Amino acid sequence: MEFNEAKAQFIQTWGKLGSEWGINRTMAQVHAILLISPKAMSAEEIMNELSISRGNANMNIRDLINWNLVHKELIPGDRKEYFTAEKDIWEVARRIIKERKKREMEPVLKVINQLKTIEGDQQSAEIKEFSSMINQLDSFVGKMDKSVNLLLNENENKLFSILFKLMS
Amino acid sequence: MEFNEAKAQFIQTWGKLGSEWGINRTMAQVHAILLISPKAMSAEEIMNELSISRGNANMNIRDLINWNLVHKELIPGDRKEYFTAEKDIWEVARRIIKERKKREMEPVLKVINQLKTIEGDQQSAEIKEFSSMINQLDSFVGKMDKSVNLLLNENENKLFSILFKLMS
DNA sequence: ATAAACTTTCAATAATTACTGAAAGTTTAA
DNA sequence: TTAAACTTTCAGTAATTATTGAAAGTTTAT
Repeated sequence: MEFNEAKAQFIQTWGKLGSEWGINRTMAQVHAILLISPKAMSAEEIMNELSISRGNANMNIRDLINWNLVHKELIPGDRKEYFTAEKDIWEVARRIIKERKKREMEPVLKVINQLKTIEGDQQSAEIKEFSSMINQLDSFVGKMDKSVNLLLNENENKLFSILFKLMS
Repeated sequence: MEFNEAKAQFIQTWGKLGSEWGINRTMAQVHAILLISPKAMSAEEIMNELSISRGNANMNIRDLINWNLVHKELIPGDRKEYFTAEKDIWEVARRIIKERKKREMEPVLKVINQLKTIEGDQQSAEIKEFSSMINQLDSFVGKMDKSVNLLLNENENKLFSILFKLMS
């Protein structure tokens, strides 16, 4: 396969994967081109590469920076801003997990905790079923939370080394 | 908190979480009410509970069945179809992971494999960077794939037991 | 100060995704 | 068979989400 075709397909695939996971397709595509770019890129270059507007490029780059996947790079003597992506794929995964945990898991944990005590006839089938599900979720999300903390903790690579041993 | 308020909040939260992960909000809400329902529910009951149309209820129930999270239950002497959700939350998680792996991970693996060999000057910075990223991804996705297989394999609960030991 | 070079914002618009409801399809009972 | 009871489909519409592009904002050099 030719390089340009491969590149287009990579950007396409990364964008599709992103959108399947609730991430703006264009943001994922911007991430893709930065992941494979050997040098920092300007907003201009990104716009041209993906045929998107300046505003769109700007917002998606900002989002990627907020996700801590991309950072600004200033080239001395140049007024433009350049951008580069974190290239270590395990680090990329770690940062995405960290961000999603913060944005999504923590709010859910809070709600589940609120829902653990409800008023009413504790013998009614509805309340029994509800409480049982909430308790299961509480335990499940709590365990997930601990696993993810382990995974995210820089000093703690026990989990990884154990996983790797498991994986032949 | 009163039961009805708690229930509404649970449905709301589950729906929001779903939509953040690229799953139709209504499908997640239908799932939520089935998760906490002590008895199988008809399409009629689901429509009323969520104030959605018959068509919408039907399609989202069908999707949940395709995800293997819900199944039909026939009550003898009744022509209506009733639906129940899998109630074991670890089993729910396992089925979601299995389905997403099949739908999303496998196609990505296929593309990555295609992109491993590209034509052109292998010394150019662009091609070197591209190949390096593809190789990283290949290794990463491969390991993920193995981990997920381990997790999904009914007979193989080694991973879980090890994780649990790690999680105090 | 001024203006050139650049970035950010956001109202208007486009594109995508989800929903409705009525018609068509199917199953069951008599 | 017929028709009642139910389920499915899908064209039209609504709601949501993403994008554009021009104006406003900012920074830097002189």
